[in-house]
Amino acid sequence: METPLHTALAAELRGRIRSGRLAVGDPMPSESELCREFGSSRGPVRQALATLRDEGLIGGGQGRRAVVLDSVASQPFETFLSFSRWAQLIGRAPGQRTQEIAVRRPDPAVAAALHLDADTPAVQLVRLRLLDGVPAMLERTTFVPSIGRALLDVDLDAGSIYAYLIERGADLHAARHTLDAIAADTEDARLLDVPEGAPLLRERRLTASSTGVPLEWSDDRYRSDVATVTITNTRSRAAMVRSG
Amino acid sequence: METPLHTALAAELRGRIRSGRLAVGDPMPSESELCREFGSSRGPVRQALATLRDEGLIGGGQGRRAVVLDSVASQPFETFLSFSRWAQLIGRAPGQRTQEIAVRRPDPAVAAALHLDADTPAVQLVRLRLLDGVPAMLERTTFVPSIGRALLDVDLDAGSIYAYLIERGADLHAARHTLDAIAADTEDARLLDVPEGAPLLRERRLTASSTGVPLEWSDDRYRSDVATVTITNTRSRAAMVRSG
DNA sequence: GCCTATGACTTGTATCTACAAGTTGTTGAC
DNA sequence: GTCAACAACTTGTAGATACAAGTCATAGGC
Repeated sequence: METPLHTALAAELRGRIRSGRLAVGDPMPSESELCREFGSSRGPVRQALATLRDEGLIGGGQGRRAVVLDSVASQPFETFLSFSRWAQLIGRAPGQRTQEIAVRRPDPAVAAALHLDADTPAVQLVRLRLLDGVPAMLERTTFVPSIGRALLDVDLDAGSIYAYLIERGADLHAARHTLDAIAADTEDARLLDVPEGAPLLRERRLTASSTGVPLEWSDDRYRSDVATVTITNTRSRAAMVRSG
Repeated sequence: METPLHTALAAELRGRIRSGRLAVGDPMPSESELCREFGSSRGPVRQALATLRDEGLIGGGQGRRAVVLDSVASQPFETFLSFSRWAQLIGRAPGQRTQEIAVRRPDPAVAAALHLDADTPAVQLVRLRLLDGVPAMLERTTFVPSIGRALLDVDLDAGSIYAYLIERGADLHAARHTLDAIAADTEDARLLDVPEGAPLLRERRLTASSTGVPLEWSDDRYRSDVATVTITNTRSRAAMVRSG
């Protein structure tokens, strides 16, 4: 089986929503209609709908047809992983200057976080990210080899790495972010254009696949006069976005 | 049907993981074992496992048993509202020294956040929070009158304010946290026992009822060598906990 | 007119079966 | 000893059926 049926169905329905053939607020076709249309049993149809529900594209409840939801609601995860996407969201122009890309043995702590042997080389990337031309964040990322290899042939200043990786089928599914405050060291200060010792918001991030395999470790340092992190949560749900 | 079988199974397995009966790295029982144990068919078992996978508690892949992942994730809502509850969670002894409790007109920005008139008095509380006797966080909280009144008669150094408020029926339902980094001012430095200008992690929090009415505004400043904030998120869910 | 009851339709849950696809340990040839 | 093939597992996918539970429009009673 090349691509599973439920995956194909989800892709088809996702396309109808994104293309606008199914507009926001429209009810989805009923499960039995979809079964007839695709000549499938109910299982794959329900699995596809569950996927879309998980992505936040549709809602609904028992006895009621699923409806197409406002698709920006499904953005939080992406906006937290992708600086470019986030900048678009808050209406600022993203920019980036790659300082360095290298293949080398990572720091032992990073190697441990990524479940790599101490002497396995990994792809390390240092980028300065800009908002409207102003230095906003300094990003030091380490990718596991399987992901990192794809980055060596790309123009890193062209667009979103995250979008590129997803396009190539990378399964970036879960992330753990640890936030604290540190003083800018000499290199931070020079690149971010702040005095040495200025307080920076540090985000250390470990991103993993849906099977729990670590894929990426990053140490991102924000000029806190330019960027903050906001988390909204209720008793049942939580979401976070960066803000300018 | 009272509670669906797959929901009950997910709860049971979640409990085994949280309690440590299934430790991090352990393989889950196979689907057929779970079927036998619970006298269920494979459907509900797979549905429960999918739920846990979605929550980031387990990983795995085809042909391979699911394994318990490293997850300090998704603790209850209270843990990031209540300093005391959080300290308990990470096995540290919480402490507190109330610096000031006052009824006064709040700062215009705070009044606006709480939807109060500029001349409505609110209850303001400044507390230094300790972990194992070490200053960890400085908390400047403003409560709306309806909540704040209850605090004037209480021994604030005795226990958790939140436990007390919840017990009295306060409907603390949703919160928005904004995180950034600032330099310690003179008062911060004195109370937290750090040099003036030291980087602090600042959390500004607005807590609201389930109907969206603002109840509390707080400016909490953490010594980042003592406390950090961790957010775990998957495509569908996110949770935030403090960590030591 | 207003309300309730009913029935048709929807999604949710659960069972059983069957096979595909991936992993792992073991056996056997070399 | 090493390696390949196999067998015995595992999970992933897909089909069929049945019933429970929720929604909604409509017919009928008041």
